[in-house]
Amino acid sequence: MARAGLTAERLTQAAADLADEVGFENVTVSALARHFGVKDASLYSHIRNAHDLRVRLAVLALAELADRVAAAIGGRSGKDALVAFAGAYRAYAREHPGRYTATQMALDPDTAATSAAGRHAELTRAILRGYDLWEPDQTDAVRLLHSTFHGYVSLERAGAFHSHPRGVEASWTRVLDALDSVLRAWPAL
Amino acid sequence: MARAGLTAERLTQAAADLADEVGFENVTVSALARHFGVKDASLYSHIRNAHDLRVRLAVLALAELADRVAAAIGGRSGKDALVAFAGAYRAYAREHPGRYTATQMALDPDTAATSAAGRHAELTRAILRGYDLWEPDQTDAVRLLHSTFHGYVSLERAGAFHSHPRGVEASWTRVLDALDSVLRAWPAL
DNA sequence: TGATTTGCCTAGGACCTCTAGGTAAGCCTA
DNA sequence: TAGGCTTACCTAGAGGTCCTAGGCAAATCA
Repeated sequence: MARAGLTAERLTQAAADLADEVGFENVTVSALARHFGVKDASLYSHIRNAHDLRVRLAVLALAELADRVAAAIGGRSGKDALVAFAGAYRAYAREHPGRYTATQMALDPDTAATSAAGRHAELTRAILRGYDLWEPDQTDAVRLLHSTFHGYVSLERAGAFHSHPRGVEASWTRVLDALDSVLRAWPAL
Repeated sequence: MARAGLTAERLTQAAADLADEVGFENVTVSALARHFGVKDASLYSHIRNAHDLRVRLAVLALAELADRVAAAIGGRSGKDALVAFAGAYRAYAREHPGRYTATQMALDPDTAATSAAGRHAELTRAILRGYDLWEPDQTDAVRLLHSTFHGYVSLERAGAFHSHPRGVEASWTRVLDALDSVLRAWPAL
């Protein structure tokens, strides 16, 4: 019998692809084992349990998302950076629905600290360099931006915007305009 | 043998309470059957399957949430209405974590249309009566508000704001100030 | 009171999770 | 290259969830 050459990394990668195909909630140890042509029990020497697998997937997705966003921001600042960030964030969610769902997993504080979850706040903060904001306003603004991006993408995916004919794309542009406006006006709030 | 007197409504109610106790993802047909002291097979004369149960739970939660929000808005308008809406929304999510998670379920368009999902957009629109907004700006603003509320609550629950000492409550107040400001400035955007 | 409906039952198959313990492939050293 | 070690994958099996088919008895109605 030839070995399949499994490692935790390969399993996590395959789990991520599987999540995008069949949905995050359908990422099971059995399905993953089938994909590699091995018995499900074989996976338990690489991952602790099903939850562990999903956490690894979440950490992978968070890192990928942070990379994409970082690349999109590049040297931009101000509204350019805002639009680039938001676009990259939303594009990732669209291209990788399963991975994006994974990023919403509640991670225990330890894992969250180690993972790229912290980089997101940092990257969001980078947007604000183009605006005249200082603590604690910066943190409040970061939370507003993060909330709005996540909320919009999340509701869009849930189909919450289908009830109205107004284009989702057009609203998105206007929402970014609004956010830019509020960031510029923030000092005077 | 005395009968348990099950109905789809009682099952849905109990499922909602169960969701708040043990988390939405742990609402299973078996657990619900155990709660009523019956066999799990007995539930299938009242609900079609596990997914159907969760959909009913989602519809229940959406209706409850809409009621709470509607009551909170009352006769208010403008920023008063905004703050009341947001407060009621967030309070519901805190008091009923399982139910709130259920509201995030992807419902098929048919169910969504029948359920209270549509009332939310309506209620959000009611906030805007105090601001000088007309279509299509109204729809864009509704989407911004809904996204931000949902995103904030969702990230707060996921612990995404724990990494920074700035109080979640203080940021929330500022975020509402920012939204009020952007709604007032919208016509000039 | 007998007939019908309906609520809950048993039985059982399919799938997923996870543990314990075994075998053999691949690597290291002598 | 033969021995031994590590480790990748195995079988077996227990326990849980989902769901269907078919049966019996309680409640309801004629």
